[in-house]
Amino acid sequence: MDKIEPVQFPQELSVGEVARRCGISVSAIRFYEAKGLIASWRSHGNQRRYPREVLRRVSIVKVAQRIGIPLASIKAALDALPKGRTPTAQDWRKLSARWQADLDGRIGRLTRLRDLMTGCIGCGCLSMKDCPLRNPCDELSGRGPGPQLIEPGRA
Amino acid sequence: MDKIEPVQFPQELSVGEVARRCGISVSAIRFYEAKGLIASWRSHGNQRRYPREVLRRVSIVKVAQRIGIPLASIKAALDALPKGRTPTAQDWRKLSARWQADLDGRIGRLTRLRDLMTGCIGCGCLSMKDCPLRNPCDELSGRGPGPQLIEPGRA
DNA sequence: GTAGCACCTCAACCTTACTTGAGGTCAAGG
DNA sequence: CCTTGACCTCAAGTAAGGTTGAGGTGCTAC
Repeated sequence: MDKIEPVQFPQELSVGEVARRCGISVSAIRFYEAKGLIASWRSHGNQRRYPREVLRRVSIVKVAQRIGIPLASIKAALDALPKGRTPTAQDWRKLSARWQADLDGRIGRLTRLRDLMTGCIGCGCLSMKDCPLRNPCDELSGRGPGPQLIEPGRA
Repeated sequence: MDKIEPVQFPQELSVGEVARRCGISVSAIRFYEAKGLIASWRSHGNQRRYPREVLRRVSIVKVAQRIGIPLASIKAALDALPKGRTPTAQDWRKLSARWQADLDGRIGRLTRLRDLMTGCIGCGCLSMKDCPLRNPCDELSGRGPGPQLIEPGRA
């Protein structure tokens, strides 16, 4: 088991390898594990060992995050899979369909907002009673306290 | 509760009035003031008094927030106005045009993501080397411990 | 003259998604 | 033997955008 240690496809990965191959930090990996998004067993020396499937799992997490799904919801979705298994291509189709609806919602809300703004550039009003921009009844307004999802947006 | 307001248009507003009329909490108003987004003077009894223009200003803040602009950037944009004045309709046109670009960018990113997902539902892959979803290079995420080149095999 | 309300300050707390640091273990290499 | 590097744990810190609470003031009303 020493000489034949497969360079290309090790069966189990250390936390550092997962981090490098997923492009995220070691602390983030440990954080995900603490949150129950991924799981590992331990090596003889008490080090984390991950199955190769963790790479797919982390990928799914990252994609969902880009969509704007909070980690807790991602965990819930993953947990809802049969036997808590690592998603197969099939599962991924279901998950992605579900999250795509979320994404569509977000895009829709932002698009409506853009349209409102386009209409409002002409009027420049923000008038109390006239301006639809002012009236957040359009929905969207925050879900409770705490930070809203902030994308890499700067100005 | 139905205290008879001094005529229709009080020239100055208390913090509670601003909160009620903007549909946000008193603590949020104070928070915005602490952050320098709005300003007030004090009444004889040390209570905050706001000019009527604060309503427009808060509206602008809320719209910008819906777009996804962080408060610090909103403050910067407002501060950049001549004399730090409360935005006129003219100013608002400029601000909104600027923020609309942000909004467009955000919508564009999400839309690209959606398209990628649509393509990926068919493939169900998330495959290491094939899947564009996995490679966040699409996004301008060069920040932090960003994504690194993923190579199958030894890196 | 005291209740009640709106207001005041300041500090601490909340959530999300992590990062950072202190202090310790383990295996390999010179 | 000693260092180096990767790993470990647990606590605390960070950022944004506020909220909550304690303790106190001021005005109006009954």
